[in-house]
Amino acid sequence: MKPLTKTEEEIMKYLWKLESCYMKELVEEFPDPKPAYTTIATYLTRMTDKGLVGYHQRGKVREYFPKLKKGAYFKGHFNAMIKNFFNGSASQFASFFTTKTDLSLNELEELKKIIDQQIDEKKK
Amino acid sequence: MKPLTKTEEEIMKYLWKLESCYMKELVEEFPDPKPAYTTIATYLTRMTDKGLVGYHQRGKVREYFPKLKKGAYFKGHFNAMIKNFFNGSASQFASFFTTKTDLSLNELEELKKIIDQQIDEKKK
DNA sequence: AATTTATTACTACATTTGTAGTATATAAAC
DNA sequence: GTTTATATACTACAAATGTAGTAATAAATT
Repeated sequence: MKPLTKTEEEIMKYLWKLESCYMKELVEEFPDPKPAYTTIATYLTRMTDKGLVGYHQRGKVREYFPKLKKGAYFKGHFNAMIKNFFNGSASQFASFFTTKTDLSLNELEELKKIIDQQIDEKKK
Repeated sequence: MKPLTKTEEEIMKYLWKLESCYMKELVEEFPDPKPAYTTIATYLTRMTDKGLVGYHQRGKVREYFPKLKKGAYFKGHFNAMIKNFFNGSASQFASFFTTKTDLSLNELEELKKIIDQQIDEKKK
């Protein structure tokens, strides 16, 4: 799965957030200076063609929704990065991540909890 | 910092690995079917212009090296993603990461170790 | 009914990316 | 000294991306 471009990613971000929306709501998500209405329209068409976005026809108008799932996108995205830059080792990535991103003590504790849960899951 | 394109990222990957190299070595890193020599040359020129790559002139020839540091790239990259998709919460990302990337039990244990170290670091 | 707002289709164009050929110049190897 | 391998500069061109205008239409508002 090809990585999304900057604007595609931004649109997906809003679609994931809104879950489903009309064009106007989508445009409104953009911070000022907002792109032209037709710019978004162009993207929606292109992204629909690419299968990233779907819509339900509501009379004459469409309600758009993300077809690409957030989870799937990140899974693919990260796996690719891990493969490319951390020799396919997720833990090597994780190590990098924890040392480079300045997690707070709280966040670290929280993360540890999550990992413990995961470990329990695996052991079951 | 703009995200790298696919090929740019691939070139950076090899430069990070080799640390510094002549064009030939770089081309050799590419898996078959390798791109044309001149394709790489074009990229190196463009990436030099963008400040991603530097070189030492060795007589008539150049020894290229990455100017963008791997750590800096990922830090920026992840922070942007975390900001965009996980409401700026690194731990929310981490949670997503651990649940979505199918870490093995060993990897989880390893990761836990890393986090414990990090926690110790912080507490000091 | 006339006007404004929201939507979509279609077209357009500059910039960037992906890919590589040609031409030229050395350095190395024969 | 001539061929060959390596490197660089310059040029080229298709595809993708970023951005938006125009036209047509329908729905909502005045």
